[in-house]
Formats: sequence, C-alpha cells, structure tokens
Amino acid sequence: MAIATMAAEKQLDLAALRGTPGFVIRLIQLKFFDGFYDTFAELGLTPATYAILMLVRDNPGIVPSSVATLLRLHLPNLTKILHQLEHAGLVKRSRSKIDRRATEITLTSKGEKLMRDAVRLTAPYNRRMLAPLSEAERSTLIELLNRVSPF
Amino acid sequence: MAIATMAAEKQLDLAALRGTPGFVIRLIQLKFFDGFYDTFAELGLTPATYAILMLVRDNPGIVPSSVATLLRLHLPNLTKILHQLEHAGLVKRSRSKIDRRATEITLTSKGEKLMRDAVRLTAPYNRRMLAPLSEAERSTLIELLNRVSPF
DNA sequence: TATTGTTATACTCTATAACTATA
DNA sequence: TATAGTTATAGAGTATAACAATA
Repeated sequence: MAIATMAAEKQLDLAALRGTPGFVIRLIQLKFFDGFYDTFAELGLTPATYAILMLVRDNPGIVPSSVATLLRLHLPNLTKILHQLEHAGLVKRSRSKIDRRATEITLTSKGEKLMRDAVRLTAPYNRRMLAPLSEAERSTLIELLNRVSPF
Repeated sequence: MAIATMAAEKQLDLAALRGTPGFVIRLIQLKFFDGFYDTFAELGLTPATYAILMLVRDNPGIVPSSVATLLRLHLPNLTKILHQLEHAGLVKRSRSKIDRRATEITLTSKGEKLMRDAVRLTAPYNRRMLAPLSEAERSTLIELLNRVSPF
C-alpha cells in the first residue's frame, strides 16, 4: 500500500466510470485480493493456490488441463504452481493408468488439513468483503454474478 | 487464447468456488477484459488507458496523484502511461500555476475525438458482457457492485 | 520536513514456443 | 497426427527505492 491517500478526490466526477461495470468489477477484485491476503496469508495461501486446492479437494484425481481450463490458467504456469504445492507436501501427482500422459492430482492429508483451516476463514472473509450489503442483497449479488460468469 | 478447450469439465464439482464471490468476480473480470480488447483494440485503447482518458475527460486539469488514487495505479507506473498518451498526442500535461510541483492533465482535441469514438462502443460492450441478465437485473447488479466498491 | 512527479529497477503474472512421452 | 505435461523464456502489470523540484 503505497498508493496515495484519498484527499480532495471526493469532488471529482466519477459517474461515467461508476456506470462502467468492468471498471467497478476491477476495483472490487482488487479489494477482494487485498482482503484475501489479509485473511489467508498466514496459511501461506494465494488466491490461485486457494482455488487450485479447493478444486482438487472437491474433485480428487482431476488432471492439470482441467484445472487450467476452469481456473483460466495456462498449463505451463499451472505446472510451476503444482510443482511448488507438491514440494510443500500439499498435493500428490500420479500417472493415470488409463491415459499415461495424464497426471491425477489429489490432496495429501497435509493439504486436506490446510483446506479445513482455510474453509473456517472463508465465510467471515466473504461476509466482510460484502459488508455493505444485507444478507438478501449478498445472495442476489452472488446469483447474478454466477449468471454472468462464463461457467 | 491457448487455454485448453472445455471438455468433460461439466461433471466436475464447482459448487464451493461458485459460492466464493472473489473467485466468480475474477472470472468475470477476465471475461470483461477479453471483451474489452475485442471491442476497443481497434482504437488502441487498453482498460487502463480507457479509464485514464475517461477520468481526464470528465475532470480536466486532474493531477496524476488523483488519477493514481482513483484508478488504483502506482504513480511511477502511471507516469509511464501518461508519457505514452502524451507522445500519442491524446493528453497534454502542464504545470499548475498554484502548485508548481503538480501537473494538470487535459485531453487534446485528438484525445476528445478518440473518447467520443470509444463512448459509442461502450454501451453495446456493456450490454454484451451482461447479456445473460435482463435489463432490470443489469441495473440491480450495477447498483450492488457500486455499493461493494471501495469508492 | 513533506509532497509531486520522475527514473530505474525488481518482482509477479500471464503468454508463447519448443520439446517429451504417450495416444 | 493430436494431446498432456514440461521447460524455458518473453512480455505485461505491479511494486519499491531513490532522487529533484517545490511546498
């Protein structure tokens, strides 16, 4: 956080940008990222590793190409992260016996424990990020976002 | 676009991630960025330069530190972009007479023309990105997003 | 002593090309 | 011939430190 502090910016005209959803979404994403690190850095998780480990938790044996597609990562970049996660003892990679080109990813017990800890922080984090909204509005927002989302 | 194509990913369990607004917002932002380049690349605009030029258009004489704060950019990075925009003849920078450390940014007539062209593409682009929603739902979403946004 | 803007630089994220091993 | 995964590398985006000019 070295970005200049707010000052007389209040009287500026932001109407056009505030009506541009792409711009507002970018600001919100930065807010979620900042909040993510505040919450999950103590567990050593980044937004990317959180999503990867969660996807593996719910889909044991998933292959890297599926993870890459769903999380919008390029396979070479995912390979590097998976190498780190394996080195940290959080996931295990093993050759598929059906298609020996494919690698099946599963969580280790250490990975499972980490995600249990992470899940405990998740709901409060989400609530904090959406604090300006009521419970009903939060549900509405999440539903609308999922309809707009590519998946 | 070299990310693997969708295949058997449909039968995977994505419930946890879909209930995580930060994750869905990230996917949506990528969708908006892709769509932005499809729409505005012909004008030579990026999401960053679009936002900067729009902010200058609506706030002529705005100083770089305010732009940086509002757009969540760091001043050294903004400096570089402003240099490019000035070199492209889209903005003009002049020393403030009140505070001679400050630089006042304004659009050139070329910059104004560019933004008129850009504005014509904006509404259709936004509508396309939010196509899965009805008109009323679009308004609701934009209103909720603005309430969650830091500004 | 603090702030504005700049330069230089480092770091992270994302993207592409080329290779291997399997199919 | 095509696909899964890997390696190496390039590029864009973001971050920090140090400085000059001005307040």
